Amino acid sequence: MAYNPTSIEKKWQAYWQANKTFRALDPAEAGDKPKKYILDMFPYPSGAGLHVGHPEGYTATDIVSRYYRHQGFNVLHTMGWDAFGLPAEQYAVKTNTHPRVTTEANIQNFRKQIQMLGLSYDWDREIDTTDPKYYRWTQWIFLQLYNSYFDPFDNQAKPIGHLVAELENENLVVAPDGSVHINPVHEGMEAISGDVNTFRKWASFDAAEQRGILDGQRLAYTDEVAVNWCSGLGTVLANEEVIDGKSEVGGYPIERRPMRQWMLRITAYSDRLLADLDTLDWPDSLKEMQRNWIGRSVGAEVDFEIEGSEDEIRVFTTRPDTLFGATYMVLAPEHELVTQITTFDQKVAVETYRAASKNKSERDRMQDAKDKTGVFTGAYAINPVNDEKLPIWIADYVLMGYGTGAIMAVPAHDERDWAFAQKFNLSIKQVVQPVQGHVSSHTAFTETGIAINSNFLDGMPTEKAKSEMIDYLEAENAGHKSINYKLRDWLFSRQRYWGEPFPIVLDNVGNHFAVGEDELPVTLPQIEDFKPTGTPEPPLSKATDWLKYQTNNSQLASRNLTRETNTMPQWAGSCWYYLRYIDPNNANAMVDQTKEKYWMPVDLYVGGVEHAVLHLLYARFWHKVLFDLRYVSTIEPFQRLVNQGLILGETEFHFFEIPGGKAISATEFTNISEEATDQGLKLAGIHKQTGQKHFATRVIEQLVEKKGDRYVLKANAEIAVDARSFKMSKSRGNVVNPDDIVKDYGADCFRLYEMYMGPLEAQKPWNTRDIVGMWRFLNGVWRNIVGDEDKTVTLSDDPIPEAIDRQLHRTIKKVGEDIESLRFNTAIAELIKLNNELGKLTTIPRYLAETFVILLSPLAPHMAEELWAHLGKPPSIQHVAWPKYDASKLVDAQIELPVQINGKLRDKLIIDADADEATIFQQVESAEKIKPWIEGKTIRKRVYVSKKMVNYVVS
RNA sequence: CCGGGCGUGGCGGAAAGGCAGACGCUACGGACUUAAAAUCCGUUGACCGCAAGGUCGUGUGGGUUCGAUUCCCACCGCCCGGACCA
Repeated sequence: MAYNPTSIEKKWQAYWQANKTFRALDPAEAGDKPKKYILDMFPYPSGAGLHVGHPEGYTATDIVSRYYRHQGFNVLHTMGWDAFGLPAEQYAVKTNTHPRVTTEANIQNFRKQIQMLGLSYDWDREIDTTDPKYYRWTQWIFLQLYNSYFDPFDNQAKPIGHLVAELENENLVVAPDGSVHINPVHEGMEAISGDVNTFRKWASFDAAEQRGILDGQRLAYTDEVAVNWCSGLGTVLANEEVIDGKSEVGGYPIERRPMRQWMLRITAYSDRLLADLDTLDWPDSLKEMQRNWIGRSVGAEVDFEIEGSEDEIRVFTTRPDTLFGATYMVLAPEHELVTQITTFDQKVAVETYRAASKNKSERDRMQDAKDKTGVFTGAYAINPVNDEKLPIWIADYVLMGYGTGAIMAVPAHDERDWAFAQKFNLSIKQVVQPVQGHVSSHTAFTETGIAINSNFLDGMPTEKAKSEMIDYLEAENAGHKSINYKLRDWLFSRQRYWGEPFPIVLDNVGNHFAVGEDELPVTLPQIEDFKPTGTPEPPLSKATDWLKYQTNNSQLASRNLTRETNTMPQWAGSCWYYLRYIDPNNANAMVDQTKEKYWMPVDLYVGGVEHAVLHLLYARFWHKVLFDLRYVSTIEPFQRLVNQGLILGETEFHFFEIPGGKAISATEFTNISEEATDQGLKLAGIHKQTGQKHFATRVIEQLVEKKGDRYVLKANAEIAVDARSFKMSKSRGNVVNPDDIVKDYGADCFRLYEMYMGPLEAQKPWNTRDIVGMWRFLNGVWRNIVGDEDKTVTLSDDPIPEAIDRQLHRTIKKVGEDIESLRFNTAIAELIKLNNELGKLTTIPRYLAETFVILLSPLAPHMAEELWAHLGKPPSIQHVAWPKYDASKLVDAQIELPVQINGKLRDKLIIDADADEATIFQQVESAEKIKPWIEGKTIRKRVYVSKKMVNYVVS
């Protein structure tokens, strides 16, 4: 009987489904079973269906999940659909189908494809972010954000009612701009700078003002902000969704414009998001990306008086120690003070420059980064440390969005300031000296060193000078220590149809109110015309009936209220889905607290690196808010995280003409000629080493010429070949469809191949040719345990022969360790080796076969089930205990010991594994092959590394 | 320009300071077959040699060590991310 994956896989997939083999037990049923929560990044179900990249991560977690089930763990392993968002809606617009319809169809298709792979999900826990039963709780979490503020005393979120209490108790006071501060006179609190007398007490505000102040403190708030408006998509986008001044989706241009938007106060969590990274078992590169994104920098804010004006310019600097070296000031063109301070003479120039930079796209600004532009305002600022007059310029190299939108320029110690000063002939004053050597006269010295020309700082190293300067500024009331972040608050509203509606209603003067939790979900209305309006007015404004808010809520009923028409961004649903898997059908809570405590945190989270700063930062933020509000029990959601590497398309051979061709590699091809193929005319080359023929997929036109109706390689054209792999893409035509592979070789073979390609984290090219290796392996396993027409296998109850028994135990150890550390390629290699040994036996001891099948089970589960049944075992193998290895059997009684002379291998001796050093040296020195190397020489040193090797140093 | 990672046969890759190239693919030789495909067995880093054996070899140059693909320094190349962030 030959191995037939198609029928086997169908049979066992049906069995698993019917018997709910992979059902995760709720804590009440689980008893004292330990848990593992193994999570995949759930897919966005696109119309294109699964590509080979999806199953890579899914297979990895599937193997781990199955392994832990064998180890006796209660495993939570689930799948769901992140189905709201821009691409679904764009596709719907393009095909003129309602997104509900296309999304349903895509989910069906994804589910079918994923189930075909036989992954061990608990399908009873499947979730869909567009299901009202799910997004009801997304809205509920939004309400928690809306009804909370960030308490500066405890550095955590609290219900907004607590804020009112703090204000009433005057622990907090309100600044003129409506911002809330710790009361400087509050006992035990450090005084903050600024004029204490400008702070006002809560009681001095009227009701409308109080409302405004509270709204300004919510974790979800509205603000008039300069947003990334994308007219191509008809929506605003988060900074994270804009790449090089274009939309990440679609690549449409972005324009900055002020709009009223919902924001989430993620910046309040900057420090905690940064600090808690240290507690996580994540790749360093990914942590670093998050650190860079949060972009914490420590420095000072300094206030500069403006000559002849009441106003001051506040700047942020990381180098307060260089304040004596400031020679001019720069404001961002959009800075609010520009109009007021510009002198009459400079007015035209300044306005012209402002208009020009406003029209410049972000992209243009970036491209002009090296070439500094700017205009003098005619005004002067006063350096607070030495009363020097500093000319105030405007320039677009200063960004309104970072720091205070204004800088003090220290050209001697900042490269941008240096370039600007050079161009506009501004003075340069050195105030830091390197500890050793001298400063170059044609570049800025940006390192730390020793302060000079800096009055009271002279002679101090940079770090000391910084803190001295901050002390001085604070004493003089001219500045203070300050920490700045690149991270901005999260722009949370979109002018789209296909997203979660906000559980918010508005009155006619723009006040917003939360709907009651009992009114959730606020369902998305079924409207025919869901297309973007092309204006900032969201499509939901066209749902006239839905728009009118009717309620029994007595507080809101009397007003004339309409629903918020913005929707939430794509990321909302994925911020908390890992919590819903724990308790997917709970109609009374987001998640039951007992279940949450049992399953959290996620033990292993696998997904693509593309979510390094978006999803993973947002989800951590929401989780921390939920933690502060006591809804979840862990400070972080994802304890261990692994990024699977991209699978690239098959290697392409590019042919180049040698003269002028840049991407030339050593020419390994001969007999290059032009040939007709099924796809058309192509260049073909014979590989010198392998003799294989390769076809070029890209050919420079100059290499071929037309002769009659044929193309021929030009006479004497010299050719070089560059072999490279590219990202799979439709346009390149190198996308591999998993369905075809599964149809030809089966799911087991497909998953083995993907896992065998190389390390999970590594980027690696697809190579269809290599699949046959795994096919041969699986057939070999089948032949060695079941047999086929050429080989009859007998099972016996004999003990396992010693040599193969030792190998079996080594394999048990290696496969287990490799799966735990996600090194599936070497785990498979180990099983291949053991199978190759099995092939030499015609009588297989039953225990050997059984153990082998269990080891194979996480990696090739369908075949393992079938073999398990063949061995006369009842189904299913999935929860059968993982074998234990016997440590005493890991090492052979006799081992082969390499012998080196001066670090070079000269012989290998068979020794007793437990022989002592002296015996071994004696053996070495009497070995025939070693004698010639040591005779007549002095042995300077003998090294024996236990059971590993011997090295003699002779001369 | 800054940050992170990587560099090993014809290819994918093994080797957590200790036998470089596990395992798989390819290629070559053989078996089976009328033949091909499939399958099975053997060989397969380069060079010298009939062989025994020897020499070289993990991007380049240096260092630490009895011993370096592995650790350190500099350089070259590739990949990923960020980038006028004061």
